[in-house]
Amino acid sequence: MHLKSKFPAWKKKKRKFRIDKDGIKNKINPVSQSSGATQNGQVNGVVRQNGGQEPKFLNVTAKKKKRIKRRKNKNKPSLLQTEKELLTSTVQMTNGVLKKIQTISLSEPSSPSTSSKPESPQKSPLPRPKTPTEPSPSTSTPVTSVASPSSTSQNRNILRHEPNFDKFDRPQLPIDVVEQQLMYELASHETLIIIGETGSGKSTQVPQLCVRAGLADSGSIAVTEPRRVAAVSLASRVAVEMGTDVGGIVGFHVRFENATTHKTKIEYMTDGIVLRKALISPLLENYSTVIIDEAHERSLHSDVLMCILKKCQEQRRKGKNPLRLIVMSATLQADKFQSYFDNAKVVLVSGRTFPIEVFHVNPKINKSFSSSDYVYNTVICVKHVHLNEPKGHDILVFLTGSEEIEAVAYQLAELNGSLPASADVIMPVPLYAALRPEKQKEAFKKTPQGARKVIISTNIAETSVTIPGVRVVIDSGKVKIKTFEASNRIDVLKVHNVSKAQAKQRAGRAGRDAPGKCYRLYSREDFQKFEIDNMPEILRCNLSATFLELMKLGMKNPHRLQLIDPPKTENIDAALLELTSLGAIRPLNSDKSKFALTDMGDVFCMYPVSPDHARVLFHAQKEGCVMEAIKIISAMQTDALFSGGSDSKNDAEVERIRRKFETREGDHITLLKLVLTTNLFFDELNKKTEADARYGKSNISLEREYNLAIRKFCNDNMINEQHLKTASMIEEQLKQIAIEQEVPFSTCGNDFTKIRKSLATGMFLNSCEYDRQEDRYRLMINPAITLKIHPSSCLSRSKPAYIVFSELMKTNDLYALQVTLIDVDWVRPLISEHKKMRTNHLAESAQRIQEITNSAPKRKKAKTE
DNA sequence: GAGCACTGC
Repeated sequence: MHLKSKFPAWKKKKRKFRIDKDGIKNKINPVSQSSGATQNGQVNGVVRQNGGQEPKFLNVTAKKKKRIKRRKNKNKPSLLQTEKELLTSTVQMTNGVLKKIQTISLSEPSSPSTSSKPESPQKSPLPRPKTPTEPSPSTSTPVTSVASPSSTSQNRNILRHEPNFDKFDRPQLPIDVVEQQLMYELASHETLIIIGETGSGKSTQVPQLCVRAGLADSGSIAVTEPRRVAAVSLASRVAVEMGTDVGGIVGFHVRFENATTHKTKIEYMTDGIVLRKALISPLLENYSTVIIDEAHERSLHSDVLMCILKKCQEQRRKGKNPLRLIVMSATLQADKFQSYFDNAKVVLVSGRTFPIEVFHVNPKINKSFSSSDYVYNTVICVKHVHLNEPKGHDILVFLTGSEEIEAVAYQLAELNGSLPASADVIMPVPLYAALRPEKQKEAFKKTPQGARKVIISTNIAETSVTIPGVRVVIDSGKVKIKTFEASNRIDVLKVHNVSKAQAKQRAGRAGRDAPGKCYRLYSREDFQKFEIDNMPEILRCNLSATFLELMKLGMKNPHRLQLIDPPKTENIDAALLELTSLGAIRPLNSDKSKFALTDMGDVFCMYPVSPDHARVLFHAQKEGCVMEAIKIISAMQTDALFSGGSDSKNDAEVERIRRKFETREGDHITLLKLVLTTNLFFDELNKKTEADARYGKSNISLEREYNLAIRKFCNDNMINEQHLKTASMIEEQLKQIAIEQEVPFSTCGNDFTKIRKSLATGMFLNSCEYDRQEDRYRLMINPAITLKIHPSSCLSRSKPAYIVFSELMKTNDLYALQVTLIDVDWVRPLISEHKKMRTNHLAESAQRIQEITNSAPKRKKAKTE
């Protein structure tokens, strides 16, 4: 079997959000549509009115135009009418309170590259690590040199993740103040909770303190991060501080990239990786200390990890190698963590951000603002800020989704026509995950002279990326959140109010470089009504995959799991029913409230996919279409492979390209066709590149041509390059696991029935029957639920009698995403079996709820399995 | 006729 990656390591692209200091272009962002306005606003110096102008729709597709127009009409009165009102009512608007964030008595916090501060006086009894005096080899030259395809990726990774500053000269950090106390506490407590705001230096310094406290002598220090970028960048930062290379004493391990060696003492990892490691070695004996960073984010993985580690600590206490646990969090909900970890010691570290002035907009007082339309309010507020704040202060706006963002971007670009001649040009820059990477990069480019950048973003800019130069934040107070309706197995995507912590986080984005301002498009009274913290992910997601992993770790009764926020009983039961129906677990005969993993469930655990997807892979083995199933399942793990390059194409073209891969059988087979076409393309390209290399073409031009060819292919076929790459790497990962599981690589050729049968068997809970009268589909396991095929599906028009889908999403309607045509006979027996199981299950859950209610006062005593 | 954000051996 040929298993070479379609994306060899030497062809890996640079990380998405690396800010390239040399890549400054003074060209105005084409998306902003403001180049015309620049001329009119600056060169002519004439203030244009909207009235006589035809609205400009550059780079906006016809559909978007319609939507934007609709939105525009809704947003009356017009901007021009309200402008004066807004300006005269500024005092009313700024009825917020100046919020002083503690400033540490330090010189201006500077980025390491510009810092000239001498090293802080040594207070620690232990020596500080040496300061490297040599600039790192990669700093002056970004990675442009090309290794041969056969060279290992390890070296390149190290180079790639070297930070771009000349030499290490760490500025003083707030955490230095409590260094001695921390050293003492580390030595005397098994579990430690460190509360520190952004900029305290805890993520980089605490692991080093652990090493200096001798904790690394009995095993490595694991640091878990919720995001891959964080793990990678923290590792390279700490490596520099310790005067070593990434992969030496300091390393990182994220999915697809492991930069650790036997020498590694500090390992930055994503929390998911640590969970996976725990599945293989439940006591995590390689680690003396586990540090959970960003615990306040309450990601599913970190919550589960805390639960596992607590158990692990108990077990290892008995042996000679106790496990030390450090939980690091930003919010002041310390007591919650403290009581969870049996009254663990809490150390507070002050943060270091610049002061941020917070203003609340009150539509009741200020009539310029709409009481409900936050999109309209955003435009009004940007205009106000633009006319009143000093030039050069960029604005970051938080909205909920791409449609709103594009609408505001359009309106802001149009606003340029009505600005006074003296004003700078507003340069709107949309930013959301579904945007193509090239477009995303616009947000990080330097703002041109005579313009003000307004980045209009989803919550991607809240934690995942940091944009330099932002001095003003405008917070709509809204966020789109996906919750899981366990009773019906539906994902619900809805706009919610942000939490107080989230509002604070958003405001903080204005104070990264200098003192900032935050305008909140909601009143103080509304703010007081917001939740304190974000809802933990574990309370709003499908628990089946998590439970399967925990069962692998030996958990038998999920109802007795000691999680920091236990999920609702019905959510737990729904996950147990799902796993039972999929054949992954079975109730124990001795005690029906306990479950055990089946052999099939044990296999499911090995694959990093959801249990139903794992079941598809499992059945593909019986059907003889393992290769195809792996390709489809891998493609299904990324969102929207078809999402690239649509901006420059018109609707007809988009439609034509989509049709090219469409099949009668549905979206999964469409995905397969796409992947197969891609494979062919890469085979050809690799052959050509190898041939070119033999004829002595330089590596640099080889790489350039290679990347150009990929880009063209993706653009021509409307494929998202990044997602394609991810899918390809997941494919390799799944193949590797299949090899380890000794699964024979069967293929079904053009017999797509086999693959459809596997999909139906794996995801039978998602099968539907068409109801001609209602013109909707009925979910076969629960016919009361009716739904539509999402318009993005190639079956949305043909409406076959029976289908199976990947995901059910409730937005404005209930939509089935990724749909395949099936034969009802494939799923009918499975469904009747499931119904029987559900009846029994319901009876049992009712009984269990009764038991819990009866024993409510004693419940605290209940121990974990 | 429509699209929050992350993430996993």
